[in-house]
Parts: sequence; structure tokens; C-alpha cells
Amino acid sequence: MCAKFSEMERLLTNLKVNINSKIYLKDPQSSDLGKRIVENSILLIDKIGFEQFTFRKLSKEINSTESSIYRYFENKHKLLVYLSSWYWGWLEYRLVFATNSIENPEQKLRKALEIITQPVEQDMHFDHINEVILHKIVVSESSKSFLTKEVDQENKEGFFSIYKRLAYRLTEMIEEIDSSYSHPKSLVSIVLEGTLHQHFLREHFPTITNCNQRHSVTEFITNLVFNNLKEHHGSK
Amino acid sequence: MCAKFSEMERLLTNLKVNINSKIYLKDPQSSDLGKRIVENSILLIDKIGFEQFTFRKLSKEINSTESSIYRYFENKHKLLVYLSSWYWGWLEYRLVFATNSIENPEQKLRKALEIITQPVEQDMHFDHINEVILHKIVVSESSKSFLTKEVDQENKEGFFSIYKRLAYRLTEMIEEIDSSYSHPKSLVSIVLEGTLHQHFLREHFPTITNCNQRHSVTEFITNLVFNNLKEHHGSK
DNA sequence: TGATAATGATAGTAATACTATTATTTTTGT
DNA sequence: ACAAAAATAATAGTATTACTATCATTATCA
Repeated sequence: MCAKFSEMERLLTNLKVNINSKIYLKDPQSSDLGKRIVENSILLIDKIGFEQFTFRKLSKEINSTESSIYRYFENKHKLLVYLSSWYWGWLEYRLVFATNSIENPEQKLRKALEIITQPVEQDMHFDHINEVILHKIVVSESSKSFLTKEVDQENKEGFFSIYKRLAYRLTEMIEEIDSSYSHPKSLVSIVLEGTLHQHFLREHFPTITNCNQRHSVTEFITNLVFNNLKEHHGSK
Repeated sequence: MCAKFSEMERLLTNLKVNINSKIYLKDPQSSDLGKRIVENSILLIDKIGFEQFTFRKLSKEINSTESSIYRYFENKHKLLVYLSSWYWGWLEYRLVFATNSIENPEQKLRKALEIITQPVEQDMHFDHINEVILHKIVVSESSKSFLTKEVDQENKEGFFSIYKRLAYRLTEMIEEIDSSYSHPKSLVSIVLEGTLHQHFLREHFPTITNCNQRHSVTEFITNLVFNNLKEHHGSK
């Protein structure tokens, strides 16, 4: 058991979210500077917003230079795609880890929805990434990573494959519970995007959401999903 | 009846979507140049995307100057807020017009969801606005109008009040059908945002949506909503 | 017709979004 | 331990962006 624990530890401390290498010029996970770029870009984007964020400002934060940052990312758009991908990759890993051993399809989906919708907590296995703040960025900025004129080209190049893979996984879970439901893919995509949106509304437009201190996003989304599926047996 | 018709005509041809005057410096609906700015900004944003769009480029399109455009809008962000508001105001007007006389709550909501989710058609009453292209912009760009660091300040100033009013209207319709449903506001906001998102996915990420030639967004959203509400009596 | 408002023409500025070159430091293979 | 290679820093430069300011010209309408 002790051996197993240390094996587990090794597995976990060596974790690395695998991101399409076309998104970056040089893998930021491969060097100290790269990690500082990622770490501090999260903090700075959260602080001043993506529009005001520049490589020049970031370079000052990390006592480096613009040109050094440009060796890792072509531009700030690619950096945002990278951060979003990292988030979804991390979420996918946690989702698979948490649902893998659950046999019951309904419980499995419930757990998956929990992982997706619950407030994010710091994950100690990635010390250069503050997942709590990254989640804030994903809520407020990540839509901008695909709402561009280049989306089709970048989609072809696989920039969004992690997100899509996560969507496929969830779609399968839904189909396993109710294969007769007509719009599993759309339900999944509205859940993924809608979850972020509800978190945003809760913070900035509380009058048009019921999600607040008393009602969690998890509760709303879980309810929404299961109200669309047959053969579910009440609340867990 | 002939008199009534011409009164109706007058009413309709004088239509003007009312937009919070804090969004603009000078009302673009008040002059020829203003209308050309709005008309051509829609076309140009659709053509090159909001990031690449500049007042300089727009000024060349309309054979005017940057400084003239700046007399109407402080910056391109405000112009986007304006265009989004116009869209939601126009939708609200059509929604009220179409649902006003419907007594049956379920039919009323069905009609409202139709208006919101159906592909947009050209409206002849506003000749300086191409509603079909405006809808494309709303799908791809309008999220950027509130995903900013200034959102709370701008919300206080009423920049998003038309959108929120539309959300309240829909929330009331839902509550009228099922007052026991626990998340009417969140359901409405996920429907409004989700509708745009499904249109986007249909165009750019067809593998994670069921909305396509065969399944309309209307069908998916209507289904989603009514599956969450009690006391509905099958399909219309 | 004369004043006023609207638009156009032109110029200027700080910041952005890069690219290029060269110098310095760090890493690494033997 | 040392040379070669790789990574980073320093510096400079460019076209474009996102404005602001000023003044000239052209409609409007009282």
C-alpha cells in the first residue's frame, strides 16, 4: 500500500497537461521562463483583462523582455488558446479520474457535472498554475479564443481538440443514460458554455440568474440535464 | 380598415429602437452619416471581424473620416454595445408584437422561443440595418461587449438594460407556466446565450452540436425549455 | 443672409504588436 | 573543465492603432 501510494504520487507529480504543439512556438512547460510566462500571464490577464494585457506589460512583471516571450507564443491570442486548453485538459483529467470507477451511468454523469460546475479549488500538482484564477479567466475571457475570424483554420489545426474531446466524453455519458434523447451533443455544449456563463452572471448580472449563495450552478445544471433525460430515478 | 392599415404603416415606418443615450456621443439614428456608420460598421465587422475592425477602415468604407466617426462613438467597444443593444431591442419589439395577443401561456412562450431562436430575416422597416448580417455579428461578437473589465460600471450606466428587460419578460412567461420551477432566470439566460452559441457551433463546430439542416436550434431550445417545465401538454 | 451645426482635412501622440540584430548568460556534452 | 550550443536579454526599429486637437469647408434653417 505504501508502494502503491508512492507510485501514485510519482504519477501525480509528473502530471503534465498535453497541449497541441501548434499553439506555441516553444513548450512553456519545458523551461523556467516558460512557466513564469504562463503563471504570470494568468495573474496579469485576471488583473487588467485580456484587452489591456500585452507582452510588454507581462515582460515587466517577470523581469524579462518582449522578445523572450515572443519565442514562446506568437501573440497573446495563442497564449489565451493555450491557457484555455490547459484548463479544459486539466478538467478532463480530473473528470476521468473521478468518474472512471463509477459503474452506475447516472451517478457517473452526476459526478462529471459536479466536476464541471463546482467552484474550482487549487490543485497542488501544478505549482506554476493558479487554477482558481485560471478559472476566472476561462469564465471571462475564454470565449474570445474561438470567437475570431481564424476559428475554422485553427479548429482544423486542432487548437480546440481537448475541448471537443471533453464534449464527446460527456455526450457518451448522456447517451448511455438515455439513448433516445434527441440532442445530446447540443445539451453538452450548452452545459459547458452555460456553466461558464452562469458563473459570469452570478458575479456581474445577478438579476438574470438564480445562481447565488443559496443556489449553486451545480444544482441548476444538474437539474437542467436530468430533466431532459428519461429513466433517471430522482435525486441521488 | 384602410385607415387602420395606414395608421399601422405609419407606426411601423416610424419605428426606432430606443437605445440608452450613454452608449453614444451623438445619436446615429439622427443623421445620414450616423446611419451610414451603423450600416457599414455591421458589414465591415462581419467581413473582417471585430478585432481587425477600426474606425479608420470604416471611415474609408463610407468616404468619411475617423474624426467624424469619433463624434458618434467614443470607441469601437461602444459601437459594439450599440449594435448589440439594437439587436436585442429589435428582437424584443418583434417578440412583444408577436406574443402580445396570445392568451395561452404555453403557446405564448413557444412563440417567444421561436422568435428568439429562428434564423433572422430582413426587416424592411429599418433600411439602414441589415438584420441578417447583424445577427451574424451578434452570434460571433456580442459576447465581447460584456466580457470586459468595465462591465460592472457599464451595467450600472444601463448599457445592458434592453437585454435584461428581455430576460425579465421571458422569465415571467416561464413563471406563468410553472411557478414551481426553481431556476427560471437561469433557464432564460442559458437559453438566450445558448441560442447564439448553438448558431455558432452549427457554423464552426458541427461535431459538438445536433443543430444542423435537419434539427433546428428552435427545436432543441423549445424542447430543452419544456422538458424543464411542468403542466405542459405535449407538442403544439 | 448670417449664424450655427455638421462634417472633412490634416496633423500629431503614445501605445501596440510586432521583427531584427547583437550581446550575454546558461546549459550541456565530452 | 571547457568549448559549443542554446536560451535569454538588450536594444532598436516599423507600421498600425487608438485616439486628440485644430482649423477649414459645407450644409441647415431661422
